[in-house]
Amino acid sequence: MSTSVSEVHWLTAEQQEHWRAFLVGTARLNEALGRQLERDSDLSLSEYEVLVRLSEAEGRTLRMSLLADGLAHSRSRITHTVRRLEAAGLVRREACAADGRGVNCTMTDAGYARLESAAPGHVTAVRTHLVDVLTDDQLRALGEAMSAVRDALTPA
Amino acid sequence: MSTSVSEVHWLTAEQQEHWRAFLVGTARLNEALGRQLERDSDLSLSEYEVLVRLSEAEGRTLRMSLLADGLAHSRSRITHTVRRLEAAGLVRREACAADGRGVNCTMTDAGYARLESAAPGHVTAVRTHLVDVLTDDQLRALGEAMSAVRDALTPA
DNA sequence: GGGGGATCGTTGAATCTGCAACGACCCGAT
DNA sequence: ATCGGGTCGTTGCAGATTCAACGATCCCCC
Repeated sequence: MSTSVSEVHWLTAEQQEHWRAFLVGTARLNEALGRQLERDSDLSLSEYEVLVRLSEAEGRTLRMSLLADGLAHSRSRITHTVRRLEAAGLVRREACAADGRGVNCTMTDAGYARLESAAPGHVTAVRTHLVDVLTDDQLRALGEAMSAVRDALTPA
Repeated sequence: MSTSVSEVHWLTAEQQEHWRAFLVGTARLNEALGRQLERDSDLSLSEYEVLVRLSEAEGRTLRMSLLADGLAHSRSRITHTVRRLEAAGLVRREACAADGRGVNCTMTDAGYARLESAAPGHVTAVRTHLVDVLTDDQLRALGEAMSAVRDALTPA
């Protein structure tokens, strides 16, 4: 693309190259990780992420809004994901005592067991396709760069 | 997660931190870019990406399979995306002369005009949320890391 | 104590994507 | 020639995500 209106700062060739590597790399990575989880554990990536967050929380319980914010997923997406997890018996929902609007999501024992059986394969895939492909410095640089991106996009 | 079966190489705390920054950062970034495109240009990110690749191709034409491979999208996803673009008059499909199985996808003038009007806003968003948030070194490191990930996941 | 704006989570419809199966076609081996 | 495996792109459907709207609740402020 060229421009006749010259106010726009186009990307340099290298910047564009990096940006496209990012797009294609993330697409392939998500595809590979999602496929592995689905195949070996019959879980989607979002379901897995929800289970992980719950497993680390006090009492294996988290408010819906905290799940949504922590994972950067929309509230309705969390509602749908949790509904599926609940239908599978991996999670339970109950009203929040402190806040009448709130809903607490608790991981069941079955949910914990399911996560335990899924985690090794998933972590191995993350290693194979990401961690082991990069040097320690590269992974740290990647993490720091994406932290900056994340923080710059923290909802007002 | 802890482990009783000790064969699994779990991630260190820092590795996990980097990995989660990556997950959340990409989620927020894709969400912000997609929302901007949808709002200002009524295009999805995939539609935009297809138009960009076509705009750079010889005769503004590309085989469906090249679009799919270049963007790391599934073939059926490309079929669906191109069908929508064609319905909007931004793209035209015709049989490939050299290969009876193939389909050539050509960007129309309307498609090029649409891309021209969408590109400034999109590039500005990429700058705002990614490029301007990072130092040149960070962006290069990000690009190189994701290139390695991409190459490691090149389909056999 | 009672608005009024904001937050929380859900819902149903619309949209997007993946999956499995398919027909058409290519090409090398026979 | 043709057979067979492989590639190409599409299709219908199921699954996942977004979107807009909603009721319920909270909390600040008058």
